[in-house]
Amino acid sequence: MLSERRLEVLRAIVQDYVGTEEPVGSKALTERHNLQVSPATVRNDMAALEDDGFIAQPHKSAGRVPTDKGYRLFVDKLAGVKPLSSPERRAIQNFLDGAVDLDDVVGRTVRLLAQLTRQVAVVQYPSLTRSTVRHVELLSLAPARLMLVLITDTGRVEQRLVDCPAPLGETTVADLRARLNSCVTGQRFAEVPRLVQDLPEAFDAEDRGTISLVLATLLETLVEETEERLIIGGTANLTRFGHDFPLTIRPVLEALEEQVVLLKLLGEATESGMTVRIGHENAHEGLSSTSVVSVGYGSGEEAVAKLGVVGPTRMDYPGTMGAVRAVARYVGQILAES
Amino acid sequence: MLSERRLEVLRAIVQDYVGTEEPVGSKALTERHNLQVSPATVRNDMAALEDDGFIAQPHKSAGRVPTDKGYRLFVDKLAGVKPLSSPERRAIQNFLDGAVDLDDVVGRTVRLLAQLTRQVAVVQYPSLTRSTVRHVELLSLAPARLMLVLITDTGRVEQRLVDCPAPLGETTVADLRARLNSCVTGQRFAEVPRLVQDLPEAFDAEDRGTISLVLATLLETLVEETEERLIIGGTANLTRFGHDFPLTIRPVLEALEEQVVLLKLLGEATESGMTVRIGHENAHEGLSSTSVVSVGYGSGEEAVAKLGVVGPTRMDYPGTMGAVRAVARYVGQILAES
DNA sequence: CACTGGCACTCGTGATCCCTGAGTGCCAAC
DNA sequence: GTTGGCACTCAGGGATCACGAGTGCCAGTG
Repeated sequence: MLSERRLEVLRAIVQDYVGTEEPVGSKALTERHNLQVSPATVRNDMAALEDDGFIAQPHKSAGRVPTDKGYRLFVDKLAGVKPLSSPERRAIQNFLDGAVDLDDVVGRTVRLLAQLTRQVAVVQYPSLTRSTVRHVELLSLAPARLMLVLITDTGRVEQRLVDCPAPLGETTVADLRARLNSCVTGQRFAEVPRLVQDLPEAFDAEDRGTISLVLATLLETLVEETEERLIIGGTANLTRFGHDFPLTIRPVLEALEEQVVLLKLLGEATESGMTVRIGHENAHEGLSSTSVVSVGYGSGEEAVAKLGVVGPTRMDYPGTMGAVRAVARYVGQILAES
Repeated sequence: MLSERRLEVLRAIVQDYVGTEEPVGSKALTERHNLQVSPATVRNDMAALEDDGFIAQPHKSAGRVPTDKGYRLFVDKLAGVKPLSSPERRAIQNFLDGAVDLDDVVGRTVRLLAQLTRQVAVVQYPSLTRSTVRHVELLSLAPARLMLVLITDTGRVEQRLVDCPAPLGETTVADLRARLNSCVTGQRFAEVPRLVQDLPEAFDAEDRGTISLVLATLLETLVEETEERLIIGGTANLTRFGHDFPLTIRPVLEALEEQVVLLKLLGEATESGMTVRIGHENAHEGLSSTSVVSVGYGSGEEAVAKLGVVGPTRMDYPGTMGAVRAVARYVGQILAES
């Protein structure tokens, strides 16, 4: 078991390294943090921490650097989440309040997050999985051509054209529209398949084929739109990485272009609360020297999507976590209001 | 006036430099291209080219490098557009044919372009300015609440909610829908304001206020959607730039994040034909060491939007131009079909 | 007059060497 | 368990040097 002071030493190492970007030695530690012991003692502690794999030295005869495992311990046990200052909070709110529609909210969020953390920000569009149906509209564009419009509680609108095998009468369309709305409005997407299952039976046999097609299209829309979109921003912040650019930055940029990778990254985050994935904990190897801080956000109780930032493992975890959490909260508020 | 051979020398310098990324000297030139003259002669030509500002030497006692002005001359007078090989063409077509909707077309295009040119690709969504109206739909969600749906010939769908000051009867809505469609279907967006101007007069005085509101919303939608969106891809290719990373790459990444800058960049491109902006010809200073190759694309005769790539001034212009042109053509075809 | 070969000069690049200093590990003493 | 002392290790930063690609100029040739 690690003694109290050793943990303190680890914390000091992480803080210094994050600040200076340079390996930190025993002497500097005792000076900058007022540990009440001599450098020699700290050296002993460091040797122990190194044995346990929390820190490492890049070269023999250099200072120590935290390992992924060290950061892990730091995040789990040693660091809290640093709340934002109230001017910062106000700035966030003002900035987000200016948004005019969903696209704008997401766009502003990603810029805000990138600016606040000075890292790469990733924001997932509110997913439809947990959303509810606000309204379904059905209308005839031509005798055998229907348009299906789906409006969600997050303000998203999706539409599909349906080419019918046989034309439906206006009254049938109106009837279907009414029945559809009465059974799915306000319901979760996940519930919809079950709810509409028996609908065709209420209609004449001749229309059932067409109606089934309409319903199939609706379900398809729900599924397709569950494929989540996301946007990223602040890639210019990657240039603040290290000095050994090309090799560090390239795989990260490549990973960021793969939406699939990013979605998986955010998807791995636990349901509630903030998730921090450090270095090699990220499945994707291009991101093995980066950390991902992510959290769910949503308009109500439950998260409808995730957002987060990607940065070097050597990042200011408390500050980053604070910013991510705060932004997620405000976005949730905005979504709830609109 | 530059003699024939001097132009030939400039062409050789550009080609070699693009290939090797290293300043090119007189001896290497005579060897690799079979100019039928001695190095000394080439040196004289180079001195002349340098006097005229087409090439420069990074340091005294180093080879020559083309200047922006040199690339300009190369592009204008010395280089053609290199057509793609037919396997490449087939690959493009196959890849784009797989697209399922507009978002997918644009997404695939940007990936394709990035991969083909190994540079950063920028694709603008088809703008509505030159688009035509395919259909307008109007429907009552609630007594005093209408939904307006606009479908464009590029496959984009936009919708707006309209909260009416006074409810409209169903027949009035149907009538308005019919009149609207008969006067705007197939028309250019730009024409719409003029065409709908007199519509309210056909209705009862009591409904005119509401109808004007509906029309105003329609016009607003047209205007708003004229604000063009775009997406970029292939930023990882920036890492192939130079060896002096941070300073080169950072301003470019920053510029790429500013949609406004990019839109202006593409917007500057001339109406028809391909535009190449080299180095300092780009207004934005972050892009002063990059070149932008852009071209319009569209479903019909006229361009509805632009696409292009951003890369180092030291790029393979003929190849890049060929790829950009080819992709634009195929995207145009796809849009026309759908 | 255009081209060529020769030649002296420039200067960036990379290799080698050395020194300095921060940092370590170990040990004996408190 | 903590501390001071000490020998050892190396990465990084100059300084020096030789190399060689490349240039400009000039005198000679067709």
